[in-house]
Amino acid sequence: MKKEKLLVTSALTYANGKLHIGHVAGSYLNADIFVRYQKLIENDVIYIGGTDDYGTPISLKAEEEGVSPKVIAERYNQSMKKDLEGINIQLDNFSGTSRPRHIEISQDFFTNLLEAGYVTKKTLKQLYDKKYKRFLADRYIEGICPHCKAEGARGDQCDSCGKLIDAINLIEPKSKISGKTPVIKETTHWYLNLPKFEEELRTWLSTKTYWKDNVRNFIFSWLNEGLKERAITRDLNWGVPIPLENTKGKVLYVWFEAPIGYISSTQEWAEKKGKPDLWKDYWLNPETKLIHFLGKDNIPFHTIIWPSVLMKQKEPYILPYDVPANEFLNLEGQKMSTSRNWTVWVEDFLKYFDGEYLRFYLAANAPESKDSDFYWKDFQAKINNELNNILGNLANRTFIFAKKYFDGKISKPDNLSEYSKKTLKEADKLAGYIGKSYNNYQVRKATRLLMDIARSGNKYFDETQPWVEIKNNKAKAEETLFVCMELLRIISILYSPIIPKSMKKLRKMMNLNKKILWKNLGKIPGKFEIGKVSQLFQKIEDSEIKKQLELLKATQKGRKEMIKHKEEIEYDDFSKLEFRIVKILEAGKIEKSNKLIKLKISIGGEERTAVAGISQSYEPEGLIGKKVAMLINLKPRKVMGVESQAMILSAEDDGKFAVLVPDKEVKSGSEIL
RNA sequence: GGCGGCGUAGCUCAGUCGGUUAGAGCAUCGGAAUCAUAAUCCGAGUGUCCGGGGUUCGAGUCCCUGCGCCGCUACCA
Repeated sequence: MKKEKLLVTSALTYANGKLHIGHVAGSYLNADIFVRYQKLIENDVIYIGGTDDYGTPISLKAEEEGVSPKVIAERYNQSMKKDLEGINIQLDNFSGTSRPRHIEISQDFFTNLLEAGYVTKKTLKQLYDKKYKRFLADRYIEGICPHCKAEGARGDQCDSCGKLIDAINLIEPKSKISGKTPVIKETTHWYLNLPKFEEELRTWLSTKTYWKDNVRNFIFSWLNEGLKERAITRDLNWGVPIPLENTKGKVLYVWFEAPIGYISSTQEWAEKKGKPDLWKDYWLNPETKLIHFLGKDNIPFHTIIWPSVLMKQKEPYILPYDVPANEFLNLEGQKMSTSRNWTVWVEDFLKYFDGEYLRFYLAANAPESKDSDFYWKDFQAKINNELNNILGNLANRTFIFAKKYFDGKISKPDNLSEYSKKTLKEADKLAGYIGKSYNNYQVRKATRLLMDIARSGNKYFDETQPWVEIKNNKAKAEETLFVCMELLRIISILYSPIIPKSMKKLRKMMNLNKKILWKNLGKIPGKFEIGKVSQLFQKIEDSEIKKQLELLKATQKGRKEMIKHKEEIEYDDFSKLEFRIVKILEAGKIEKSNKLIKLKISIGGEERTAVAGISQSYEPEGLIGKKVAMLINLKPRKVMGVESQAMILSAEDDGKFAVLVPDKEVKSGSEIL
């Protein structure tokens, strides 16, 4: 069979934190398993990754710590590299986008697109915050709508009349960061002309019928909404500077430049190997299959924008062959969140458990076609019931028996019984399915099928009863052991992409020293000789799981939230606000809205209508009759067609609302001072 | 509300092109066995395949519709 050439990548990870199980489940483990399988079948494959060093969160963190962003990026780059090694994810190269090589090639990419006429320069007027010395993104600006004169219009759109606004046309604009009036400054940005790519993209994408459904759905909904020009530069200090004269402070936008990191990381790899041009053998070779592993949030960038960028380079870069995207991994039934510390850091996991266990569990439970969950109890069950009881015990009972009665030496019998033949044949059939599963990114399935082989071994052992045969027909007992060892030998090959370290250990016990290759599956040895044996896996105690759950809860309670305070105000500012206790007379959902409730309230004798965005925490009926706190002299505003003449006061906690009610009975209309 | 996804056993899920009596693991109950990490093996199941309608000789699967849940998005004055 002809060797294939493959270039596999895992999505670049933001270098603003440590590696967690979401990264592993999303794009590292599945890529690593795929790559290891490709190596088993002797394809030429390299596996490339790295960190995305330019995210805004990184500059913010650097500011907080008073260091340069480069320090942060390099710190987490190293930390991730170490954690990946800790769970045996074997990348051929792990680079970072703030390294010089990457900067250079990103600039080339930009220049090529510009010269080919796919990048448009536009000068526009933007609002600039003098205090913070930066241009303001639309959502950081507020002002009066030039169309309907409503206050509180955002920089991009007026919520009152729904019209789109250019931020510089706002009347009396205010910066939301400093509260000051920004100045108008001219700035220049470069836009990628995506509409110009649309036809070419459609033609190319229409050949990708073999892509996963979730990926195709995503792309076509994007295409059908219509592609728009997108700015590929920003006014920032931390990023890849654009390679033009007099453009200080302009950098490439991360989504443009980050995927180029795959190329710069490959170059870095080639250089380390001492063959600086070797990268071209992959990136510029039409025979190479380029496969990007990533999470679903990254689909549009890798299937629309990135191919567009690649198409118009001077060198004939290959385009992605496949983009197997995973869905998300949740933790204990809740969405993971690094800011809430609701995740499991790989570094912490490795303090308590073997990395192989994480690989096994995440493989068995991978979010391939829909979101899946990491449950600690389920983790324990899978490790104990499957890895230990089924597989570990099969190896252990076979080895101990062989040691005890045969001094560890088991020869192949001259004739195998029908049952033995059938058992081996079944395993061989499963091996074929497993190979296919690996090749189709179906890690869950591969894991399940593998367990089936181990199960069949236990069944075979039980039914052939070697502990009985050893007394009256020693050869029969030896046959059983031979077949079980052969199953273990096959398993040691088949399982090596998922739990490589354990399978290596297994092979060592069996004195199997040949290189692990798929083609050796069918080569049944004439005899087995067991070396020193020990248990393959250890069980996880209830107490260990309890501890993990407690740790998880503790990080929730112990977490200190940094509250960012607003600007100090004068008493006069406060005294302008009129808060009163009002009684809710009627409440009902607003049609077509998800969060809004329409309220009829009485302030003393006066009745008004108000809109409140709290329907995720309150049923309208439950509000009727309540006396609540409201701000009543805010300028009325139409929301979803209803005029709101007061604003309810409520405390927000993680998306849930609690309305404020007085501690004692007071009459409606009472002023709050 | 718009777009997308999901709904199958107590739990986690598989179910190919529409094809017999809807499957696996875990958990539960009963049994066998004693080589083994009390591990293993056999057996027993339980199902309104979310509801309703349609297409079809035949629907978990395709179409329409209703409900529920999740993600993105708009609406939190």
